[in-house]
Amino acid sequence: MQKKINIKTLAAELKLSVATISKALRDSHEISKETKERVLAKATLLKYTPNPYASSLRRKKSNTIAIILPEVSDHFFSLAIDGIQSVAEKKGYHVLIYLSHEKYTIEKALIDDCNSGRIDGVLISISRETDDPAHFKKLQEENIPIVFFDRAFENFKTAKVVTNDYECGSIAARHLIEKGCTHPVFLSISNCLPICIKRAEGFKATLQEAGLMHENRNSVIFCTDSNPQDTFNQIKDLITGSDKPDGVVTSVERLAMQVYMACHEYKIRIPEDLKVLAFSTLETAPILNPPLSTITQPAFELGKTAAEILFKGIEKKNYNLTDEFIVIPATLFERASTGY
Amino acid sequence: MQKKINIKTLAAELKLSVATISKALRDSHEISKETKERVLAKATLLKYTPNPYASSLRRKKSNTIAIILPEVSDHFFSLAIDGIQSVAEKKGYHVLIYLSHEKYTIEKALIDDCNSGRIDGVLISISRETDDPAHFKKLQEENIPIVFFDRAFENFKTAKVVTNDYECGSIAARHLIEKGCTHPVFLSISNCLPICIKRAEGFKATLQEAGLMHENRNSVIFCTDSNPQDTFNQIKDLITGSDKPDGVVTSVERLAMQVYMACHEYKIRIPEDLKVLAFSTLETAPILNPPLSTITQPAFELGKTAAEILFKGIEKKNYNLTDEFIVIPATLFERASTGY
DNA sequence: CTGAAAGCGCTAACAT
DNA sequence: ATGTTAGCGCTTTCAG
Repeated sequence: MQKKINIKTLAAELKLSVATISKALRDSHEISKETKERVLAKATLLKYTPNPYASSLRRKKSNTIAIILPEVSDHFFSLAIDGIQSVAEKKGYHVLIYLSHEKYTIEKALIDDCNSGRIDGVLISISRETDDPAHFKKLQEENIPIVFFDRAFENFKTAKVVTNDYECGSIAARHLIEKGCTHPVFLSISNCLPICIKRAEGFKATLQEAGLMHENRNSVIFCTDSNPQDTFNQIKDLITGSDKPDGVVTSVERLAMQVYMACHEYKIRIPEDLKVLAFSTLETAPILNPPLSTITQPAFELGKTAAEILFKGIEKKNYNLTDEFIVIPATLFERASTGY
Repeated sequence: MQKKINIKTLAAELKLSVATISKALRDSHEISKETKERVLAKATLLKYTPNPYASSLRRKKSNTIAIILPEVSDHFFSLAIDGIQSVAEKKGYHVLIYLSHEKYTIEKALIDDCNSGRIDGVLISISRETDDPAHFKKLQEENIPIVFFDRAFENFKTAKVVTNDYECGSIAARHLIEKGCTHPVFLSISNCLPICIKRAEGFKATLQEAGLMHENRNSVIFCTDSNPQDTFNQIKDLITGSDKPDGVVTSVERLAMQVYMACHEYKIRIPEDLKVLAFSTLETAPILNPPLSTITQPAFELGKTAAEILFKGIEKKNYNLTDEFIVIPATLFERASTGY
């Protein structure tokens, strides 16, 4: 390996001091135009690349942010990554990606690791198990800005970019009721995840108003198994059971696919026997059999906005992230699965 | 901000030298068991977190790898990320993610940036525009291991983890022919991307054998517009044109969706009027209207394997990545879109 | 406008 | 088994 060229080499070559080189490269006002040009020319000539870690060590700033996601295969999160990247890229920041796999313990370990100075800020959608903000607190105490997007932790003060979950739950219920459902249910993936709780609450409230809350029937079903097969069986039992619903709203994309699979397998007709509505950003929704009605979140936008706010928190010192609470509404797309 | 505690603080507290602390933390054999325990205890007590950049600077090793992807919204890439993460996580490595957006210039800039010492290795699926390996060469000259997965650059010597593309192209053609197609076409997204070229070649060769290559008809169509609407129009013109095919194979997921959309819009029946087969890892394939036949790549596996090889290259010095050329076969799933 | 020097936090020779 | 010391490459006072 040939010797890596660094500031010192540049200095020697140009007969200048390292300080001058450093300043010139950072375009400091205290360096003359000519020297700057000389330095830059030599730097490109020698293909000089600054060592980011030396710089980070000295400046206590890494130009790196972390994204922590429950998973990456839900299309929502892919789009969010895209949105985040689009702004990180513009700011010249690097993006580390971590997956919690919906596990609180993993999420906690990841967040704790963010305390090392490796990153300047964190964007996170919390796991469905997370019911304790202690790890977030620790981060904040180290002055590392943190922004929640979509899945925010309720009782923790920091910037949040979310959708109108309660309202969407209500919209979902109203839509199904309008389409003739008398016993719709909401399929939740967690009993502590705010997005699920709020959507479920909006859903229930609207059912209540419509007089469709029944004594001995649950209108919210928890699909919390981590094994997909178990969840599939649960869904199968639900839609073929004696007290089967005539409509379902799935809180996440994955559940919608499982409902479709189960319906196909057990010859349950959508929308005739069962109306299906999903919180989902699935691009294939319009070409499913039948086309799937969705409540679609602006995932890219959510990620982008969250990132923009995070950078405000990183760049302006003493900027108060607590003030930011952004709601970007989702949109209902009516398709055949709820009967047009 | 309270003073960040570091090795020096620990040393002072324990009345030991910084060297001893450092060695103890790295579990060196030259430190006694008791001191190690004392150090570890104090470290957890004071919530000491080592500064990764100081360590990286000194050791010239970042414990970080980069993934460079053309995009993140194709399900294939999400799954690949998942596979890569699963091994990075186990190895205690961090993963930086970058998107080339299918642009050669962006990819080049990203790769050049990897020369800074920020990362220990690169996993990449190349953009559809990439037809020059100069940037890869530069990386390799700096001794940064690079592993291609799925989309590899043909004439560049390094480890590659790919699928049996030529064969799959052939399988695709044979499948359509068996199902009665006499004029199937292959929809490519690039005229230089090896996966496209090989799949197209396998496709054409099999058509040739079957005597289905026609003089003045193209069996390979290039959909290289970056604007989705343009691509959509191109597809629409193709399948409604005078010389319309009776079967299509799409080289990527996105094109399959557009074909479906176009068919729905123009009342072209799948599979009666047009048989559709897609290279795709779409989870919704079985529930599309009609269920989509796919050639499905083991995306997670591909990512995982590529990462494992990369770590061999990173960990064992002088390990020759050139030797690794792994082919993981894809699988044909016959569904209704090609007529069962 | 330029330079000398200290030091970010950690590691690895090289002592002891 | 523990300690001393010299950097890794860069930035930032502070002096000139």
